[in-house]
Amino acid sequence: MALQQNQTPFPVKSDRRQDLIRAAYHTIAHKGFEGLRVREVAALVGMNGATLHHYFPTKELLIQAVVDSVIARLSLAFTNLSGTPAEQLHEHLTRLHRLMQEESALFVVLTEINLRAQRDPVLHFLVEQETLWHERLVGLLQAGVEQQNWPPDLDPSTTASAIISLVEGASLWATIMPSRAEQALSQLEHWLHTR
Amino acid sequence: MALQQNQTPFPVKSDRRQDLIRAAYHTIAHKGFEGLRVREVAALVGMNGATLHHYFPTKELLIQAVVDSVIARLSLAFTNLSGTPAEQLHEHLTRLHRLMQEESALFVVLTEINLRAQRDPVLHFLVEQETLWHERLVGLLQAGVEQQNWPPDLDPSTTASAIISLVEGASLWATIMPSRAEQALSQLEHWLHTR
Amino acid sequence: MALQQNQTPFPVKSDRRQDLIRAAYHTIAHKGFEGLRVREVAALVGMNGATLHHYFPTKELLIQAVVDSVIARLSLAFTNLSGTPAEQLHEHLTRLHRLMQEESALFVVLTEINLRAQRDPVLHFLVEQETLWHERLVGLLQAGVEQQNWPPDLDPSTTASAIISLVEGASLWATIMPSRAEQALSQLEHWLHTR
Amino acid sequence: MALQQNQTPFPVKSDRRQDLIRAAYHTIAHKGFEGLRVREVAALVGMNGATLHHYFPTKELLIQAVVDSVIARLSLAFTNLSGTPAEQLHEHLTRLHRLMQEESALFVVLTEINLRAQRDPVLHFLVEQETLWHERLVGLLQAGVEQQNWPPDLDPSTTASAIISLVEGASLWATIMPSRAEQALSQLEHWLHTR
DNA sequence: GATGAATGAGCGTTCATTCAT
DNA sequence: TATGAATGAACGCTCATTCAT
Repeated sequence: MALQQNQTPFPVKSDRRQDLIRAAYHTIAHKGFEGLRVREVAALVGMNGATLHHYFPTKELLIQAVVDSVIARLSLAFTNLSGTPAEQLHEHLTRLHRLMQEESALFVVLTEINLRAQRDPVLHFLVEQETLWHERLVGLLQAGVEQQNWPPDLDPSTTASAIISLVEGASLWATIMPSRAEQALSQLEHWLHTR
Repeated sequence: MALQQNQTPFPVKSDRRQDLIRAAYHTIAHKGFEGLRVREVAALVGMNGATLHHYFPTKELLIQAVVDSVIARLSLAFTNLSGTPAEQLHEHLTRLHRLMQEESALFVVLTEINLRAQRDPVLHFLVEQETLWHERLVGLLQAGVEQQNWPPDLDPSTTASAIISLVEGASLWATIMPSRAEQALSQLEHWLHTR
Repeated sequence: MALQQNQTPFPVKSDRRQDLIRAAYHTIAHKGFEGLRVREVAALVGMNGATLHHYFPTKELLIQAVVDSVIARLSLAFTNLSGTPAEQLHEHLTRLHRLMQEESALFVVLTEINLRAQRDPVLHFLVEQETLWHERLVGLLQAGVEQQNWPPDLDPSTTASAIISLVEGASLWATIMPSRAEQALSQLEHWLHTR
Repeated sequence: MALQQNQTPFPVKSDRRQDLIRAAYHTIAHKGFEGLRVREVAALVGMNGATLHHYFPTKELLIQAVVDSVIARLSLAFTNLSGTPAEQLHEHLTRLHRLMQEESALFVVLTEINLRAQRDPVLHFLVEQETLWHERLVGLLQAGVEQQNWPPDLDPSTTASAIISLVEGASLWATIMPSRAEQALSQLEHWLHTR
């Protein structure tokens, strides 16, 4: 299903804003925040540099919009999971896996954002976001242990941390060496299903 | 192996170069490549911005030096491992663990570098560096399987990819939420020692 | 005399033009020509920046209108003076005095305009306007000398110049230190009534 | 003796700073703060726009320097006055008169600064500066009354305000119509010497 | 080796103005 | 009339780099 935007039968009045966000997103993916130039983003959608400021008064606001959109895209990997805890976790990882294959840029940008979050107070909400992720995983693992999906000695918190770290680490390789990312995720699932 | 610099018994005439590398390294750790200014690096060691160019004609060269130094530091986690393959791997991870605690900045910079390596051809050697790491792990795991340190169904390549991803993913958290990084590494060891 | 606009008995269809002039006038008073932004002027009357251009195709035209309105307001200090020359001069100064108290902004803007007139050819008519003022004062003083309101050795031209300078100089202080302006005008009257 | 700068026998190491202040000063005189562009100021002394920031990190700092220099130049009209109070006042006005003839730009800039002082908190010290001027004049007039240079009914504060206003008002005309300024100052002296 | 001065290229942003609707 | 969108030109400022001293 993935994210569905503008599925309304009526055309959205010039999705210039979305165009800009998309262009900025790809630029960050390819050149990092370091290489992000508003003029270039504007040019990418055939727009004058000044006009961009009509939609995003400052560069920061544009970045914010990109961040929001990335977070929104990623949080879909969580939505509407069903089945036993183990099945839910599997589905969750599968979605991430698919996303990583289909749009590795998403994870590159995520890593850029994570790095930035360490110094930019505005991005500190990301840490909370990741804490939410951790809590969600812990919940899943705990329930799974209770339902004997996993052995009782599985430490939910520790395992959740490992999952997050491994997924984020694999992100780094999604673009440059996809097989490495794939392998890492496979092995993760293997570890998780081992009994 | 690792590269050994200045191991001569004679003191190097004012290690201004090293000072600069160190200052640049810390700046990158705190502000990313995005926030790296040669003038500021120079000021950090009480040097005029122009003088820095005597040591590093170009900003890129300074960055290169930082990268080299980071790689050198990290490769020490490999040097002189002894014992059974399992013991060697344990020792390797322990060293990484300690390094992550004692100098998390090293891993922050590593992630910055990894990200940059995706776009900067000059940094592509890093991919080879990581491939070396992977090969080394595969060798260790293979030998371990043969010596029955690990079960025969352990896939060395897949496991090596998972180890690398997890370690690099944990790097991201080393500064901002050290406990998360610790947990991830603990869980990794747990998985590896499982039989 | 003075220019009379909209003296028709019929209400002008939504005096948006006047609103804009007023808004621009106040903006100039508070921020100078330096700080005059058409968008802001438009916003002040709840109008879109582009719409302003329907009323004033160009910023210069808007400024012109403000200048005209200021001149018109000031020229009222001349209209319908009666009595002996001395009485007329007194009445003239009294009106200026009152105006300065009640609407010091008028004089701030006047000074801004005067300064601008030195470089903007379009505003050069202001010099003629001031020459008219000077002539008027000279006429009054001359008549007053003949009617022995003032001693025969009073030099009309020189005195007129002094009056103008003092009034304009006092303008500068009307807002920031009203007492100074008041004192200056009082002393001027004192000098003019001395025999 | 007017202001003596660099009267040392040794050449000052490239008076680029002074050059810039001078260029900015003249630009303000001719185009107002409104028309002040750092690039243009730099070009006026044959310098790259970026280099200007080597001397004045921000435009405001450059303006400050101009303001300081103007204040310094004007305060010379006060220095080392001698004789009776009346003679001192006469000397003071004479110096101003001469300055106005020889360098009317100084007064144009002064008026610009005065106007700006009303809104720019940084320039508020100017009001104090003018208060000092007022106090100085009051002191002179008071002493003069005591020494019977002037009649006992002369009000020092009121008269001082009138002097300041008239001088500043005349400033406005110094460039555009020098004769008007001259006449105003002459008449001022006439009023002050009347008994 | 060290520095102050200088520079070109570029950046994010502003703003009066235009134009289709 | 009114507006949102768009634009060109410019602005203050930054920064890696160069160079004479």
